[in-house]
Amino acid sequence: MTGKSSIGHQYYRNPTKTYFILSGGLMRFSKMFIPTLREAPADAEAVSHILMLRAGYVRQLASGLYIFLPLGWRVLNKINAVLKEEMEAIGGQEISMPVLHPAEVWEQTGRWEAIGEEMFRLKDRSGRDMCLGMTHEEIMTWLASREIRSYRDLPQIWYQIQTKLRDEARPKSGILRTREFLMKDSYSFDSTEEALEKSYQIHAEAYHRIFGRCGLSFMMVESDPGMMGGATSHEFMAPSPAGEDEVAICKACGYSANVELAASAPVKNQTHDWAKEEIHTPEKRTVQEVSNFLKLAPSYFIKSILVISEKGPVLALVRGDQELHEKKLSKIIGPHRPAQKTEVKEILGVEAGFIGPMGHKIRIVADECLRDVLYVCGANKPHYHIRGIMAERDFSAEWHDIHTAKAGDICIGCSSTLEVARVIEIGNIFKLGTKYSEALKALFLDENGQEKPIIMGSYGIGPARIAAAAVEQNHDKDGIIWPKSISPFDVELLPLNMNDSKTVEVAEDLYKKLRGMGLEVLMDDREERAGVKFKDADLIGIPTQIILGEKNLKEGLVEIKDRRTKEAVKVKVHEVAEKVKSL
RNA sequence: CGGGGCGUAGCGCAGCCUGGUAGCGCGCACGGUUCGGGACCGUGAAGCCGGAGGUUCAAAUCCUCUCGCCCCGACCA
Repeated sequence: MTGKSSIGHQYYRNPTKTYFILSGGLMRFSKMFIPTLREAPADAEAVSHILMLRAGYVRQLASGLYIFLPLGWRVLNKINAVLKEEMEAIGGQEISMPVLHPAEVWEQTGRWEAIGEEMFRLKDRSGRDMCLGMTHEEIMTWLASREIRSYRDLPQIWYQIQTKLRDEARPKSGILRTREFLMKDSYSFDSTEEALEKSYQIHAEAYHRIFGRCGLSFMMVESDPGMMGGATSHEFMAPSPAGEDEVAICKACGYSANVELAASAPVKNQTHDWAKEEIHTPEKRTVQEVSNFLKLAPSYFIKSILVISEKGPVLALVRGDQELHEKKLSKIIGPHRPAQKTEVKEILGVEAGFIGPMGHKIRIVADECLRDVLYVCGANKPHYHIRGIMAERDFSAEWHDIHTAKAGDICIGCSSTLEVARVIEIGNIFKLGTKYSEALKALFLDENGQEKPIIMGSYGIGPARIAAAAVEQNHDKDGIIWPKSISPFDVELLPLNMNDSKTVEVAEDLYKKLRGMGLEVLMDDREERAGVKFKDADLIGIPTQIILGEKNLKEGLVEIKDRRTKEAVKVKVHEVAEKVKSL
């Protein structure tokens, strides 16, 4: 902080050693900028958002843009320190890349075109197209293309902790989804598939250690590689109601996947020996309406949904109790949109609500589960449904998994019941393969003198999301309860009465002593009433509080209180250091 | 981008329907009394009522446009 101290010099010479700057600087509450709020700002909804605002960790500048105040920044630096340690442990080398990128590099991989409004674009003074980096595959690969020449140069793992910019369609939930955010992104460069597999594995293991050390409850799940390209990818998910994703989990066999691609089978229907017959169903259009009318569970119905793809109309069929999964369908028929009511009438000759799969000339894609037993579906004429429809006899289709996995479905691996949980995505790992290296000509010569594209992986972690997830998973009605590893301070000292000379004397003494032990101590030396100090301490959430009260001090005692359990033990003043060390 | 909601003092809100001197709680400043779970009394500072235009003798209030923020959805490399 003060440039003249040796700590300051260390910081400027070696920015990665954040530890030194963290342990220096101000630790007195009266001097620190910790603007706590008694009431939550009205536009905060997520628990982590409310608490981080109230406890003085962050402030919002504009939609999706946040300022990290001293406490918030300390937390991020704690998280970053863990990230760096674990990345270095697997051979990652930290570098720093520009946020401002020339368009050409992105044009070469096709993403300049492929990515839409989510990329911030601008021109420099000479009219050259530029963009703000939303990720760094292109630039990392560009670097590799110029510098890597031989298999002897591989493998490499390069990483950075850098600002990313994305013009999000909808920033939300405080620091969970922002337009500018810090990201640890690493990239592996290998000469063989086996080597990539190893890079991928050590990243997965490092990620487990990172999230574990940060005190999170989390899981690794299969994910959809999406437009990153490549075949394999996993996401690291922290369960929380504030999350935006859902994962399907099988507790029996361990299967877990984002619902975007999770496979599941519905609970089987009972067999009925229905004869095929038309049933009058006046004004009953939706599955729910017909189900109520016929007193038959929705799972015995076929839901027919007409969509318009680039190659014409497609009829998608799912079971009545299922939801069509747009992404799964997209993989089969490409981009598509729902048909309008008039289109349904034109193409199928019947109004929506009474559609059945029989007798149409258009492409039909059906969920696999519809192959069993008999079903009820629309009769292709107004106000009638048909009972006793059988797949392949009465209609044919392309069979695929196109439904959304839901809680209660059957695990296709082990037949147990699946659960679905809401989660925050805190990290992801992708096997990119050669998509970027081919596009940017990042080639190397192998042992045989053959020119080959470098095989890549990319791996991301959002430090702010770790912080938010930690708050979501660790709080109570009074405030945050930080995991020790990422708390802005190790201990908070609470000298309750700053007008009592004994209290101040002991507090100053303990403050020096604990700091001397290498602990980061926040001392609430404000001339505030005890109640205010207690409330703020609980809000801010430092895991250990040391309470110095006048009465206890007369007997030579102070209290050491656990923020999580609220349990306090009285300890002799001279035993405090020992006791705190053992926590 | 579609749907919904909200912009009034630093924060939380009332006032708007039915136009007529801008209010309450907390916070903040000063003085006093208090002092182990967000104290009490007194005094005080603080507002382009998001912005622009219009209607009117008169607009926080009515009308039009616009900007911003939040929530749901779509999107999410």
